[in-house]
Amino acid sequence: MTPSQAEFRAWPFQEARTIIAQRQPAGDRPVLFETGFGPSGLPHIGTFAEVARTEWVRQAYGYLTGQPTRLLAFSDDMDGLRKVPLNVPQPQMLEQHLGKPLHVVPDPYGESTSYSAYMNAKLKAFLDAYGFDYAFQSSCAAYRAGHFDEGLQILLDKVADVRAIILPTLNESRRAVWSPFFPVCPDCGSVYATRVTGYHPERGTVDFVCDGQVGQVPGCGACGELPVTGGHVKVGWKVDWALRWFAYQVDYEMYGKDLIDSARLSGRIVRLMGRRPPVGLTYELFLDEEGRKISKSVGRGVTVDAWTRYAPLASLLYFIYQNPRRAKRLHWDIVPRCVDDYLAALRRYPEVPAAERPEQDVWHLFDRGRRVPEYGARVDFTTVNNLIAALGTDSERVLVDYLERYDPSARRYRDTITGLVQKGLNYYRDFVLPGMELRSPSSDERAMLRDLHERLAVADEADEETLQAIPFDVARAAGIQPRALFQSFYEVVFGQERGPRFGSFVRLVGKDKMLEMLASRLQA
RNA sequence: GAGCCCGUAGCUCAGCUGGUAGAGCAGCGGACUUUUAAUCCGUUGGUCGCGGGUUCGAUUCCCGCCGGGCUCGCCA
Repeated sequence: MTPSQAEFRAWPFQEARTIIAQRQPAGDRPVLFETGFGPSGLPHIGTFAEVARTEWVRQAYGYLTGQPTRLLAFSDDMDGLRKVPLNVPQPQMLEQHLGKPLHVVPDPYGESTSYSAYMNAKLKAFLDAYGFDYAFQSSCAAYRAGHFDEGLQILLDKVADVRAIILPTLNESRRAVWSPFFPVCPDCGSVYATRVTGYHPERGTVDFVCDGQVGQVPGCGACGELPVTGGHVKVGWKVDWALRWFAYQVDYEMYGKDLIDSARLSGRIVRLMGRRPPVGLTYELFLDEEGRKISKSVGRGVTVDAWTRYAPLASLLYFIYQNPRRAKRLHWDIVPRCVDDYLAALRRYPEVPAAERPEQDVWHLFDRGRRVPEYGARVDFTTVNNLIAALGTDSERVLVDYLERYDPSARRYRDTITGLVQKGLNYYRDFVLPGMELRSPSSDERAMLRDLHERLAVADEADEETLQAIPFDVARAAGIQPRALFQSFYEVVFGQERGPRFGSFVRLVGKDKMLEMLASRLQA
């Protein structure tokens, strides 16, 4: 490590240095970065953020040490469906599957083989869209493949100690019956209607009875003895976390501040099992407009789908990168500004001396600086959105042309510019256009617009000055202030108070198009 | 009760390892245009929550307090 690398202050480097200090990885196996996902509901920005941020730490770690690393995205699809989320279809159908592991609950969207498969696919689609290099691991598959067998036997051997750690944190009423093990009922498939009635460490099994109830779904009454290994039994939340840390020897995992207590307990359990917990970063949660935690099951806040529909994906990553330890409210207002900040960062990047680039946000976002897009145009997202509103046009081509006249250097970054225009248009079409009311012209206005139409029809469309003079001639002829004419014109034709310069707009869209627009409004 | 975060210009927020504060929007003034602009220039405005400490010097570090918010304490 060079001295300059030791001084990098960007947070992924700070995390990486903590790993070096606390875990002292020898490099004899890939250093493992884990991120956990609960497929009990639709992934939200926090879910994506966790993977993205973990990936950035991993990249920084690899940069500092040159050691092999691995990112494991773990999905707990053995978790049971405890309640039906408010924001997914077919609640009645799901109601019947309460208590079963998510990987056997049907997909309410009818697109995937199971509930969790659908949720997992959403997560993977996002990660793949950005080219994240990760290994996906389903919990169910891990249990069945025996990844956890060694740890499960240890937990069974030390079940009294595990209970001693967890019981004080539980409600008095649950302490007597609580077990770290959740048998999957071989008859009805429920994980939450069962309870353990006896432990047999010497045989590696537990006794169980399926006599509980989840929602309106009762247990089937089955009972018997099951091996704790091989996926017949899962372990409960905090124990499960510890089990993963143990089995995979996780070196690094971040989590939201809501899981601080859980992480502490899981840390005690993994130590009990004989290994050290990973280095962890607790990040602040993303909040909705009202400052409340964003929820998987209720669906508040700006969704990832919405962000990427109305703004570039990279701008979302840019937002996610910022200050993980700081709570951020997520509402639409911040998005355009975030895009502009992102563009500004791209613009600055080439000026930054090579040695200092790892301190730049975009260095982390784009493959350790290897794929940072070039962007040198003045055009920013605010400009684009203002222009869309001003021109009131739905045409991508017209907008791009206009922007390239406004800033000729924009031609060199046409892909980026086009992207901005497309996202801005999505927003315009979805939110501005439907609510826009074109006012019908009054009789006076009708006369002026007709006059405008007539004069324009005979004008030379190649001369912008001539075109620009027309509305003033109309105003003069009608004996009113040009300002009043323009206001009427914009309100009636564009549905807004202000608009583009008349002459240049006609030059751009063409005289015929303008005549057509006027004619159609004259009929209103 | 415990933990985390925040408290900087009217609003939304930046301020990285300490050297008397910045942006965007809003406001005000001006330019340009045949008094329409997505334009450009200029400009007003802050005891950096309060009180201590460290320091030659703190918005920036430490302690305490006040105020606001969230999370956990039901379950995984």
